[in-house]
Amino acid sequence: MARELEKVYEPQAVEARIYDMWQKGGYFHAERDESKKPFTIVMPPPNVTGQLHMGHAMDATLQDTLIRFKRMQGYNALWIPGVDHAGIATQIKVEEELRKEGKTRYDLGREKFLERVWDWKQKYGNRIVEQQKKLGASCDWDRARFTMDEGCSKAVREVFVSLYEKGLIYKGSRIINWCPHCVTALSDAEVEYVDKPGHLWHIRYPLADGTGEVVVATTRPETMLGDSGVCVNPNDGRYASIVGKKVILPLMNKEIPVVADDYAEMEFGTGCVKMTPAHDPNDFEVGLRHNLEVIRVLDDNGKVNELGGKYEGLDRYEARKQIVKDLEEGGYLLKVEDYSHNVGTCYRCHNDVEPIISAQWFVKMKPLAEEAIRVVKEGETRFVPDRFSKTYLNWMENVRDWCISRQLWWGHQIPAWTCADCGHITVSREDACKCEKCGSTNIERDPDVLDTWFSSALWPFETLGWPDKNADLDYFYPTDVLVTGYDIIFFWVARMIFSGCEHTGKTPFHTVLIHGLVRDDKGRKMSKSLGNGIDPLEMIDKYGCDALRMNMVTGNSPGNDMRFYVERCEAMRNFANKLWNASRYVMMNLSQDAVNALPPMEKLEIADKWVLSKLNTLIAEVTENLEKYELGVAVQKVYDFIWDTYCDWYIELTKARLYGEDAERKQTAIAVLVYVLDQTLRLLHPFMPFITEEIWQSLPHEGEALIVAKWPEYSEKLAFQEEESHMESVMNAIRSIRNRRAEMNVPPSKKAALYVLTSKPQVFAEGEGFIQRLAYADSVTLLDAEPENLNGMVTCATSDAKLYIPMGQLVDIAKELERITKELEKARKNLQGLEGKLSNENFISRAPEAVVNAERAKAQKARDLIAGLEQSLAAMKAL
RNA sequence: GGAGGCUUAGCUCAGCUGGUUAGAGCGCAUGCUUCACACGCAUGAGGUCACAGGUUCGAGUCCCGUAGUCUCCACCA
Repeated sequence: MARELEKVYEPQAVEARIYDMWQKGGYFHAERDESKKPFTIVMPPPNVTGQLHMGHAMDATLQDTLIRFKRMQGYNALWIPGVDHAGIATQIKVEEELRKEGKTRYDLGREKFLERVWDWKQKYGNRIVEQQKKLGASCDWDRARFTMDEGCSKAVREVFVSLYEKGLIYKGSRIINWCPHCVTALSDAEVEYVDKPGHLWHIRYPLADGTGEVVVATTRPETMLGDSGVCVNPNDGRYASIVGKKVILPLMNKEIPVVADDYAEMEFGTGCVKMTPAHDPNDFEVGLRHNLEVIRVLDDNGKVNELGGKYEGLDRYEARKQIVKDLEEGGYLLKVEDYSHNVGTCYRCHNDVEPIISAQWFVKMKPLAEEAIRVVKEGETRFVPDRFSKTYLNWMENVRDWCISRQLWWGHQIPAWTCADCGHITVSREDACKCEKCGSTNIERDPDVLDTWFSSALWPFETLGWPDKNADLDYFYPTDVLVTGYDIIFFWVARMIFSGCEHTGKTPFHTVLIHGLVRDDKGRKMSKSLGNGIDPLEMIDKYGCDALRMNMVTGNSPGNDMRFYVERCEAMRNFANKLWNASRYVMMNLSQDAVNALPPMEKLEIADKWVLSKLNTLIAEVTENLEKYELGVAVQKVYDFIWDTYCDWYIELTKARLYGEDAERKQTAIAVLVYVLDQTLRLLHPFMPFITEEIWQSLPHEGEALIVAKWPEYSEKLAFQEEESHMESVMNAIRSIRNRRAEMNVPPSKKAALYVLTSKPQVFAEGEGFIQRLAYADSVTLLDAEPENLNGMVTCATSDAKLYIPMGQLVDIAKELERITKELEKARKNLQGLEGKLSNENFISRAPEAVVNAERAKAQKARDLIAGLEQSLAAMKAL
């Protein structure tokens, strides 16, 4: 081989070139092909505003690993990428930019503002895509989509209208979660509850007839401005006499009724609750039952409105202060308690969310949930790990109507037009120009846009051309696996499932592979505010993409969080380097005309058969692990095979042949080295795509690229059980000798003779060269019997051999005796356990035969070992 | 209030359908200018698998309980 390879692998030099090669080769692109089975993944679209973080790196690594595996297996693998318009997040970014110019979105007006956002998207929308490429993502970029592109917009419109027509979308006034900072409604899923210390204010509400008072408690005193009643439990004797009477609302000086409703719990506080139907969901319900007035006292920005009397214009928190002060001065404040409670906050800006009555659009969830529950219950869609199906079902079974309208400008505008003349709402697939009821042209489009997740929910089928009937959709849909973090099961996965069921009649994927969060080294969430985030791109620069990817999958199991350790990137970089050098070694020994093919069976030697057999097992196991989404287990096995089996043993075992005289034996060894390396590169490729491709390209190979090379398959012909066990016998002897020498501090340069007494002389005869080379023996002699003189002799025993090394002065007989005695004890204890098991009738009769036989074999080995040790001990003692 | 996870070597974690001498990475100790690699090689120390029961011939693995810890959902004014 012509190429001189660097001693140290430099990923930076390789990755861009290889990625480019893949793209030029068109390997990421999938076209319909009825002769192949499709395997489809849709990528969770990152936000246009996004900057690649560890979560993306995790997500992308898992998906890319699966898609590469399937591609090599011969599937028509399609990974559809795309970007999400991310309503609130993007709008906020652009508004921030405007603020620097001293402007607000209102200064520009809707149209100009949207132009501005599109410009922004044009400018930054590609950044995250470029970053994903650095991760080695083998997505079909030709099919990249944007949630606001023409096709997606059409899909969204179709879904909205058809749900409306089915009566599954409606507009209504309800208590919704309102973010005064983002100035929009939010869905229940978008509210994060945080435990915050607060107070419980106890307030006196005097009876209007002057006969007394009731005391109510609240955590939000400012809402009292909108109180329209007081509620007590109908069974509460304390208050029976005042039900139906009126109380005077302090500060507002108005009379409000006392009503009886089960909602009030007798045991809590005074048993008396103030009712603010416009600002509390429970109060709203009670209000409906008792016909209480709904008085909304906060405006969209969280300020007290004109119904709040003298507090008008105050921000909700200033109003709270002022009201508490006034209550105190007026003698209405009975007491203040410290009280910790859960406060809803906006998942985008983290400001407190205000429950507010507001006219919004909703999706009626109950009918849609039914099928979404069925497909998971019946296993048509399976969560990995399974426990997340419980999370999902629990949510779906208790789901409430989904508030989908947002008071933003950036997003899919709701296709509904309200008639100014008759009030009718026209909902239409085409832009309406007149009222469908009265024909008036005096209609106005609803200014609101849809929740971003409304369009994400359609992702698996809108990206394949839905709602248009087309062959791609038929072929690639339903998709196969969805990979995402557990944090967006409700936001996204649940909604995709019911949307898929409803609009395509099929659940959108058969498997949902859930991963955890990437945390920092102390187990904290990575966040901007903590400043503890680690930039994946920085890791790639420093250690290479392959190392980062390995970090994401090794030692990690589905659904569990992981801590990110830079040290592990380093370890994986070292692994890449190890592989690099092993390959370099193989290539240095290649002749010009080398081909990648297994030599004829009869030329294979024991070490070759051993490694091929090990490889064979590896192939079977890794394939199975990957099929079962056990990526962490799979990669660990490949790692161990490469480092331990291939590098530490097989390469060493072949050195004698490579540096020896026999050209034919040398060629066989090289051929096997190349073959095994090639197969191993294939197994590793889904995890470490760059270095494997780079090496593979330098090896003799058939086909254009490793990325599209065939996935290895188990072969009965390459299962050499006997050779495997023979090789292990020799290896055990080598390990044992090394151990003894290390204990005695004998340097490798000091060679020694070796005498072997074994029940398998032919095995050790065959392994003589290995023992010489790897156990520092300058000669190996097979014995028929125990040596006569053990003076100056070190012994070690394995289950099928006793090894004697003359070490002369270095040997301390007393110490040797002690060591052998100890080993003997250990072996006897081991045997005792085994014999106990084997003498157990129940074990023999009930355990599977294979298990029993394995135990018998173990016991036999233990007996052999003990016999050997006993002999040695006796001989030593005789000295 | 409901649901779920985690508890395995000094640290961070694997361990699939019960049968291994319980593993890896990092760390630690000792030795090594061994002709691919010190981002390395060899050897080693270190674990009553949280605790207490049960099922089983056999439990780190399955079941019940306890403790600690984390998360999600719901929510009490």
